[in-house]
Amino acid sequence: MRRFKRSIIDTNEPPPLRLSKFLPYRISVAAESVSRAFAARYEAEFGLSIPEWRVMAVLGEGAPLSTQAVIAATEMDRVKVSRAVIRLADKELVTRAPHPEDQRAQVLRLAPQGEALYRRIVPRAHALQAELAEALTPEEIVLLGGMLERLRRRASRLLGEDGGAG
Amino acid sequence: MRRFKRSIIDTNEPPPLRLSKFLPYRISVAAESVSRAFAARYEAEFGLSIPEWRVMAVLGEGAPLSTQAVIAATEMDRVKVSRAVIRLADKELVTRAPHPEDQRAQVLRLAPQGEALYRRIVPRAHALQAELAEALTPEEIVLLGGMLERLRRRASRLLGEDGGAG
DNA sequence: GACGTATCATCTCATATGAGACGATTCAAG
DNA sequence: CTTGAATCGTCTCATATGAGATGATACGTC
Repeated sequence: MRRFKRSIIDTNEPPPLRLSKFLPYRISVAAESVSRAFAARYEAEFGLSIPEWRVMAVLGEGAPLSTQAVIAATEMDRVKVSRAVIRLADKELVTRAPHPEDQRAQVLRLAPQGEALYRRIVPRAHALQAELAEALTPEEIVLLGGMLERLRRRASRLLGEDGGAG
Repeated sequence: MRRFKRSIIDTNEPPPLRLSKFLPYRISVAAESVSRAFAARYEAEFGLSIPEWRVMAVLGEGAPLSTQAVIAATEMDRVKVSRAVIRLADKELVTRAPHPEDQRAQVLRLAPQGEALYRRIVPRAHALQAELAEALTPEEIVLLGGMLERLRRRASRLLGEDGGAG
């Protein structure tokens, strides 16, 4: 039997894995807590789900957007966006118009009521974010933003590498 | 009319809100990307969902645990844990025994097949985490862990403050 | 001991999610 | 123009989720 350099690797025991220290777990738990808190506020104060709020947010930035642009800007899939837009249209917060250059597509924009609600939400959203951000220093916030973006890209690459083409 | 230092605040327009810069949004998007990537791997390579993997992970740390201990250790709700345990028991990866001091409760531990699978998963999980962590420096990883924990606590407080008692 | 309340894991049910199907429309190639 | 593949937003359907109900058990008070 060949002899290798003695090391912990030689034993049958795997190196320990503490779930509580595991990065994907920690990100998921933190994100879920934050989403829960914000979802509860948006629902209680404005009657909006998070997907609905995201659509409002990107349309509130000013320019009318195609559904595809909203999908890209909110990082949500087309079904989620479709359903959020349907609900927002039912509430008369968003209008859907035919796209002038493509009859399959739509142009979305905030309806007057939507603009009014948007103006009410924005300061509240800023305040809530500020409350959350009290957990961090301003430098940490900047650093966190960069890290999250890098993690997102790396994770997308990881996903794409294996069974990507289902 | 009193005159304030001229600033954008004086106008009727709310301060702009860019969704893409919004902290809760960025955390959510990053976490979703990471979860998706890891869920795909666990499913493809081991046939486990993330809730199932989490239960395996905490039981694999060694000691048998009550269901309540698993709920606490995995930060999942009791329904999610219950279902994950049922599936793991069906696959004969986990055993359920009556709790010696409380007939309502159970003691969970890895079955022999579960231990074998656990030993296969651990190095893979470490490798996947390492691949993800390549997006960050070692110092950033430590800092990120602390920030996520502080955000989680702050978010829990935010949630508890309003409609907490539903 | 008997009773009422609390907690255990599970079940029920209403909602959320997303992969794939779908009809409508666009575009590329002849 | 005609044809066929691609893309639009929505619908369908199977699965995931979690609040509340449920039956079993435990505990505190009498």
